[in-house]
Amino acid sequence: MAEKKYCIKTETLAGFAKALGHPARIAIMKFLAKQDACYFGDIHEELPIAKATVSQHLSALKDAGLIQGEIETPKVKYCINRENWAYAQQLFAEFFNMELCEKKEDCCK
Amino acid sequence: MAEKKYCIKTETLAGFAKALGHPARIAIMKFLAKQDACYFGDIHEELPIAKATVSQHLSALKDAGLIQGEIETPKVKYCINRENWAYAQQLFAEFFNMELCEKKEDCCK
DNA sequence: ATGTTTGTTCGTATTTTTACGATTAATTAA
DNA sequence: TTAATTAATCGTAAAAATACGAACAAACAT
Repeated sequence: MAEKKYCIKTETLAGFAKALGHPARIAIMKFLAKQDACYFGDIHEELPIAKATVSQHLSALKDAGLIQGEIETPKVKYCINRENWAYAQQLFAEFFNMELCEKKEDCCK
Repeated sequence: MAEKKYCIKTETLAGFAKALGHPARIAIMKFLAKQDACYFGDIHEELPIAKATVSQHLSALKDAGLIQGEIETPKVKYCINRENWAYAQQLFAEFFNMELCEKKEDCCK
């Protein structure tokens, strides 16, 4: 399934954007960015949502490649996947730095 | 409704990310960025989806503040909302440029 | 063996998203 | 007035996202 109707870069960027398209997931990324140790419990404490829901959001971020987890019994440690983070950073930078059409004001109001 | 559980910047960034979280909407933004004239019909031609669906995606981008439309009878002209575009650009830049925890390698594998 | 801690998965409900064809509205052309 | 063009909206269906409590699994401690 998932016949690609759009170019791969577009699909990839949209995938990253989608993964970041929920405040809980943005909050998780911000939290992970500033932590050395980043256990599930700490993340859960930061967020106003149930454990199961935190787990789901972590899965979404993991599926998107933005984070990775490691079991450190009895805890689970999460952190940013720096390689994919850098790639996402680059895709967003390219996207937002593409030059807009010559006219320097909005072409419509 | 919509009691805010997260800080406003986080909510705003997530909102922009969500709006960009579909390949059709990324494609629309890319298309608008390089066009002077950007009519609904042209956008529709670019995309492999039905008119009604294009309209929905345009509404989503408009609701997020990323684009704006103007009627130019009998057509409708769309373009990027440069002010909000710049703001989104800034929020994403801040987000991706936040420094990660000291360790230069991933803290887990 | 039992219990404790930690976090995932299951089951489920609700809401939102995505998509389409058909209808409608607004304007211009004949 | 009627027809044509353009695009939004309506109605609907199917899929995905969001959220929660309960049950479960894995490892360690008692």
